[in-house]
Amino acid sequence: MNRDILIGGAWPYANYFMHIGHLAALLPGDVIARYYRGNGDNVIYVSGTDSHGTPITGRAKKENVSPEVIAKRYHEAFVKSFGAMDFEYDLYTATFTEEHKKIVQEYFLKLIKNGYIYEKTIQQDYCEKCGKFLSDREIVGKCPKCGGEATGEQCDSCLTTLNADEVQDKHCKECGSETVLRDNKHLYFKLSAFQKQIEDLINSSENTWRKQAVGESRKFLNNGLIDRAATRQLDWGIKIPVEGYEDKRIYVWFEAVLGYLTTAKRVAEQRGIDFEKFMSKDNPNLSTYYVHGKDNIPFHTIIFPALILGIGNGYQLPKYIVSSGYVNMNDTKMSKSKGNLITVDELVEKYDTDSIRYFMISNGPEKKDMNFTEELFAQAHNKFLVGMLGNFVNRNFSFINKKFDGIIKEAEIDEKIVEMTKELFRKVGALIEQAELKSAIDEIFEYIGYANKYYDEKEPWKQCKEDIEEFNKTTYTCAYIIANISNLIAPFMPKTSLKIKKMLNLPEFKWEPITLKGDIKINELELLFNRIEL
RNA sequence: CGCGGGGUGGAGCAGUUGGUAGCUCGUCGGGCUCAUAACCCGAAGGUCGUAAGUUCGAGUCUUACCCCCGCAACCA
Repeated sequence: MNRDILIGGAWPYANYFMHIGHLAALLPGDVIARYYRGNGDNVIYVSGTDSHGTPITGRAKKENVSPEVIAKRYHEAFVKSFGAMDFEYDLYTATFTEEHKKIVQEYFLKLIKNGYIYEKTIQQDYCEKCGKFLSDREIVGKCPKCGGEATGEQCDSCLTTLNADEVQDKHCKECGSETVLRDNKHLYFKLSAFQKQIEDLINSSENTWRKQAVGESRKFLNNGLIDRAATRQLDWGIKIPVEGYEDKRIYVWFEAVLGYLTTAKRVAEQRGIDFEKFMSKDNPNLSTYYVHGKDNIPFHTIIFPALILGIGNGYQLPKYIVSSGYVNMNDTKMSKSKGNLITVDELVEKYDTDSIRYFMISNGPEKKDMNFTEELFAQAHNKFLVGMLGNFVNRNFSFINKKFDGIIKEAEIDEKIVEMTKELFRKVGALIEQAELKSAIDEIFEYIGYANKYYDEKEPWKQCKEDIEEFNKTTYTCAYIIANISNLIAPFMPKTSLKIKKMLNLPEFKWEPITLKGDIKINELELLFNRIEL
C-alpha cells in the first residue's frame, strides 16, 4: 500500500537572496521527499515564496518600484537557487499568485462562518499628515527605559523589545509629524479557542516533533493562547473578503502557512487526487512533514494547527515538525550588515551541489546551531566524499579497468554483506522517516567505511594473482556494494547517485537493495568528487 | 524579567530506564600500494559550563548560578 505524504517546506521571504541558513533548514524536506518517492509513495512536496508584508513595501518604496517587482525578483532568484541545489518540489509557487489568494480568501470566510473571527476596535497610531495608520516600524520615538531612539517595536539603543504603546514621544517615521491615536477596527482570530486541542496535539507529538518545537510550543500554551489580529493595516497583501476592510490585508503569517494547503490542493487536483480525502485526519496512510528554521516554530505548531481546526475541513494536524537551528559563520550570527552571509548561489558557484547537500545534512543544525567554515566544509568533503565514497569506487574500478578491461565477472556475493545491506535499507529508511537525517547519513558512511575495510582485508591486488575465484567474489561483492550505495545516497546526493548508476548501467533509483546479475561492464569511469585544496 | 533549546577531549557530535565516558575529524606512530598524499591498523588527548545536593554510585535526577542561540514582529 502506497503511503500519502505531504511535505511543506517553509516559504522563504522575498526580501533577500537565499542563504545557507535557509538551505540548512529546508534541505531535510527535499531528502525526505526523494526518499518517499523512491518508495513509490504518493508524495506532495510544496513550498513557495512568501511575498507580502511591510518589509517588501518598504524596499519597493526605496527603489521606487511596485512591491510586486520586488516579490517577483526574489521569487525568481529563489527558484533558481532551489534549482541549483536540486530541490524537487512538486509545486513551488508564491503567495502573490491568484490561485493562492483565492483559496486563502475561501478559508478566511470559512473561519468567519465557523465563528473564529471577530471584529475588535483598537487604538492605533495615526499620522494626520500622511493620512494613514502607521505600523510599528513606521513609528519613531523614545525608549521608555533608556530614552534612546526607538521604533514601535524595538529600542535601537538598548535593544529591548517594545510595544507601540510603551514608546514615548511618537512621530511618523516618514514625515516626522506627531502621531495621534485613533480607533481602528481589526478582525481577530480566536486562537484562545484552541488551547485544549493544541495541548493534546503537542502531548501526542513528543516523538515526532523536534525537541525544541515541543518545548517552544508548550511555552505559549503555558502562558495561555491569546487571540491574534488576522488583519494588518497595509495595502500589499491578500485582500480581506469582508466589506469595510478595503484598507487592510490578511496578516502574512496566516496566509503563508495556509500556503501548504493551497499548494497541496493544487497538486492534488492536477493529479486527480481527492484532496479532502488525502488530507483528512482519518486517512491512516497520511503523514505530514513541516520543515523550517527554529524561529518559525510557533507559526507551524500553534497558528497553523489552529487555522486547520478553525477552517474545520478535518485535515490532519502536523505530524512531523522538523525545525532546524541556525547556521553561524565563524561563530557569529550571519547578517547582511556584518557581511558574513553566504548565499546559496555563491556556494554553488564554488562547490559541488551534492557536496553541499552532504555537508548540510551530516553537519547541519539538526539539534543545535551549527558553525559554517570553509575549512570544515573542505575537510568533510575530502575525508568522506573523496576519501571514503569516491575512493572506494575509484580504487575498485580503476583496477578492473587496468587489468580486466573494465569487466567484472559474475561471482558469488558475500552473504554477510547482502544481509548487512538489506538491514541498512531498513535502518536508514526508518531514520529518514523520523527526520533523523544526520544519523541516517552516518549509517550510510559507516557502510562505506566497512566496504573500504573489506577491500583492504581481501587484498584483491594479491587475490588476482593467487586465486582468481576469490578475486571475482571480492570484486563482484564490491560492485554490489557500490550499486547499493547508489540507491542509499540518492535522497541525499542525487547527482552522485546518477553518476554511479551510469557507470554500472543500473536501474533508476528505488528505495530497495539492488541485486546484480551477470558480468558487468564498467562504462567510462569518472571521479565522483575532486579534492578541495584551500 | 520570564520561557524554550544547547553548553561533553583541539574541532564536530553520541550518550536510551543513573554504575566511574563513546564516535568522527584533526594530531602522532605503523602497514599497504588497488586508489584523488587516498585506504587499513594502533596511540596520545576529556571527569562531561560552575557550585552544591539526592544516591552505595550522576554526563544522565534536584537546586542555584554562568555562557551561547531563540521566543507568535516580515528576517531559516
